[in-house]
Amino acid sequence: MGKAEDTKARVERAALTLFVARGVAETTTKEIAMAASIAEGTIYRYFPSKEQLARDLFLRHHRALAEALAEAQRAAKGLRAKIDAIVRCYCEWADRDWTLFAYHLLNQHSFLIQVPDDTPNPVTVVREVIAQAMKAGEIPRRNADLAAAAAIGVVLQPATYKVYGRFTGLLSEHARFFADAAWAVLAVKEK
Amino acid sequence: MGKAEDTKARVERAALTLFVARGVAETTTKEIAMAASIAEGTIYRYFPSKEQLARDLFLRHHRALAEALAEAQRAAKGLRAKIDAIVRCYCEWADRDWTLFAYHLLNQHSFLIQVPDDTPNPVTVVREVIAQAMKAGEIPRRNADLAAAAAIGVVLQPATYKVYGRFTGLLSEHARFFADAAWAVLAVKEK
DNA sequence: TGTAATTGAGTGATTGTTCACTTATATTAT
DNA sequence: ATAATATAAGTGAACAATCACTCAATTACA
Repeated sequence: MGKAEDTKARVERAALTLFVARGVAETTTKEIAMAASIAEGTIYRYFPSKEQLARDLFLRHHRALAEALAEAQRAAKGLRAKIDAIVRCYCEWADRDWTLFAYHLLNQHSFLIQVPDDTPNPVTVVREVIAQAMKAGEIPRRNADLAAAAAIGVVLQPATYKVYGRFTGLLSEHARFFADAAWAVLAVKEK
Repeated sequence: MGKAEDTKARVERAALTLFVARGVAETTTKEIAMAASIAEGTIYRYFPSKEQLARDLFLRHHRALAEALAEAQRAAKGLRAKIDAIVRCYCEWADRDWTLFAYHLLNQHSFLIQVPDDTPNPVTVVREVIAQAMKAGEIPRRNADLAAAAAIGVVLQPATYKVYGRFTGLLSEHARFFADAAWAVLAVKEK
């Protein structure tokens, strides 16, 4: 890694850690600089603004996650296998870089509005898999957005509580349960 | 309602609406005052600071929701009935004052840390119900925090997506599905 | 020696909060 | 009833602190 690249990476990592710990608005550029062991002005060699830095961080992860999930899903055949693959991929992604993951999780509402419609989207990937399975008769037909949201919640809520410090250990350790539970949600029959 | 109480209520409602629309940090006291049709200084007759105003709003709702859920749960016998009661109570609570509900949902991470341990807590209510049911053999035994989180996610994630504008209509319309899905999650068998 | 990288004091705009003062409402005295 | 007085509510300009961002000067390095 070149020196410049190294500095840029240090800025990103410092910002990320502080953003998660104290929130984006509550983190100052001075703090970021201190945490990265550089001067405040150096941030602006690599990022045009604090906001853009925050957005870049979010969008890059958002896209990469969506693509990873799409790839994992594509390799599996049948809904049950696709759920397993998606859940496992998601958990591993979270465990690999927990700070980045937490940042993405806690700041969806700030950035999700600004995401261009054509960018890969983790939720859309899941929604499409579910809509397909409904069409194929693998699970009961119902509002696909609703079903996707409920199934996603089975994984996201435990992840959120882990961010809050309610859990310890890796998310992957529970991947089996998450997949079983998500499947159970989708298989719920209309009465 | 006295004049003072009316003014205080107007400040709270204005703040709430702006906090949800633009975020707490991004909302200025000037904007709150304008939206409430009062002078900026008047805010400080009723609240010591903007932060305290935000915290008050959150905590009051947090406690009230927890107590409502505890009460709803108490009246029902057996896990299945308790889930129905909790989910229904939660959905109605959300539909009754959606702005307040959205505020609570979107700002958990900011305030949950500052909540005193002895205050009624919506999550704890659910967790206790589930732990009891495990003890009684109504559902398989597993980590109660994990099971609670997953079950809660089934409702919270759709609610979150409704805040983002992905859904329209009342949350209560889906209460039946949420309850069925939460039950299905809790009933998942160890393999 | 010349280019790229870094520094950090300085800047201007923003924002939460204060406070001296005005206006409205309630209470008491005549 | 009416005036006099006291209290409560409301105002908005002014203040002090903060913060994102700039830039002239300095350092690293090839």
